[in-house]
Amino acid sequence: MSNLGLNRAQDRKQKERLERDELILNCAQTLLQRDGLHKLTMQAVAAMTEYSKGTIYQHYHCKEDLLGALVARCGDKLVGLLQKAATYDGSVRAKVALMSAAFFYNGRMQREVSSLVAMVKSEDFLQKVQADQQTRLKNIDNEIFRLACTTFYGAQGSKGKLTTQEIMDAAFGWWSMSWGINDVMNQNWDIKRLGFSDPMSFYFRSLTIFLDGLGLEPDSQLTSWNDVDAIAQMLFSHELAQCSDTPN
Amino acid sequence: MSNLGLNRAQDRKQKERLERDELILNCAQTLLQRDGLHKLTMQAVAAMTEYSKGTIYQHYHCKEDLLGALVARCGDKLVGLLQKAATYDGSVRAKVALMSAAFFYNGRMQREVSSLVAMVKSEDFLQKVQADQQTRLKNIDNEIFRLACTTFYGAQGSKGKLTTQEIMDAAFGWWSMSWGINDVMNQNWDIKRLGFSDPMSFYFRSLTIFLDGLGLEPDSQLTSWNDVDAIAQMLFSHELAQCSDTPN
DNA sequence: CTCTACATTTGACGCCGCGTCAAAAAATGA
DNA sequence: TCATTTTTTGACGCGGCGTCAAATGTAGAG
Repeated sequence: MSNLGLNRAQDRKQKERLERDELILNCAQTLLQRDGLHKLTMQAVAAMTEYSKGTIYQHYHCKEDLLGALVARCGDKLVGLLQKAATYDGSVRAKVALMSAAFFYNGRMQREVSSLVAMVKSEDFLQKVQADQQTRLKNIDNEIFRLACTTFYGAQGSKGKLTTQEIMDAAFGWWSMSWGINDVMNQNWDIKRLGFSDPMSFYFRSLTIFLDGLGLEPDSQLTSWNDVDAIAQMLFSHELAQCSDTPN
Repeated sequence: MSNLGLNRAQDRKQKERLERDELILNCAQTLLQRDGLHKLTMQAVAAMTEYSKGTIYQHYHCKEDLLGALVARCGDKLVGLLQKAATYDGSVRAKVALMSAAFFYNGRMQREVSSLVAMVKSEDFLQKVQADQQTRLKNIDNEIFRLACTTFYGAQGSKGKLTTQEIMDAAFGWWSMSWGINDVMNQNWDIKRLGFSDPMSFYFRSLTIFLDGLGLEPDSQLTSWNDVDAIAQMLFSHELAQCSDTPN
């Protein structure tokens, strides 16, 4: 009885702790996106959460740890979107296009966090974050690559089903391509001056070129980015709604 | 006469200033690569150059400015390699493969600097660097894209020469792909666990898939990464020699 | 060679942000 | 109600960034 009460109390504490983890991350992300990295101080996060600095440090051992958690959460969200896309009921081309859209939308919803990924993954930075965060970050890559392989598995190329080698090549190529496009699109690359009035279409067409190279059968339903975008906005409507960020 | 002497003195000063610009960047890069970003302090840079902090600040107005210059220089080096690759006397496939190799080698030679690119390009960061550095950084993107377009211009696709639209799509796709591969390969992505014992080959094959998609005629001389690598090491031997970094 | 005027370099200092920890406050339980 | 344990707090120490008055160096004129 008293034991049960103890457990219940501990459960509640546990839950409160997890909720506060989230609260801190939310505040940090808001500050990051609103004022930029250099204004993101532990003090500011503490003020916004209405806790004191000491309490923040009970959750994240240092600033790097906090940023690592932010990036990890962003990665988890990406994986969530990718999973939705990968299980979409349609052609391989459709799935892959939607997965690319997942990259794009995730990067767009969390521009500032995305731009920290490379920094967080540097060896120097990584050794300051908690060990469990490190494995979390690594699992994200694993999961993305696994999803890509799964998606290409069983796909019909020009000479029958893709071989294991081809599947991995395709997954690797798609992965790096999506990542790069993410950078090019969402970071401060000066793409507008380069004549990309409609960069998403470039996005779609380069992907098409790649999938053509694999010999994937065409999908007559999806002939432009608009087609993909329409589906993506339906599929990701829940996640997109959560983000009040105004696109420019 | 005295006017001439004055000019000569000023020229000398100018030259010394530029030399010191370089010295500072070299020291900063050495510290960055050896000890990581968090150990890269202005004081440490000053100590290494054997000047005082104040003098460093005469060259770079703040730490961001210094890092911006580092990234810009890294970008310039990349453009240099890309230009060499773009003027290589061979098929379009060969040129493109070598240009991709340029990305790869540049990233590899300057891993730590490369991992700062996204951060430096963030709006928040960018507004702290000198205006002329900003335009320098933007011109790098312009130049890379221009080189890519030039390389694809006149290439023979499956249905005759590539159209202007196809050229730009190809350039965009290649660009984002190379950038992404650069990230995937050179940053701390956990690729080794994913079964890429030989990641460069994946690199080459995904590029091949993309170029196949464009319908480019094959190059019988270049059938594996080894072929590309051999040429790249010749072509970039000068730049590669300058970098004493031991590959792992 | 000396003196003056101008240019350059220096490093002590102020400020701010990170991370700590002893003390205060709150929760628990008897 | 009070003792014990847990949690929160924010003042403080430290170190890095960037400044600026003073020191040092340089160049030309007399």
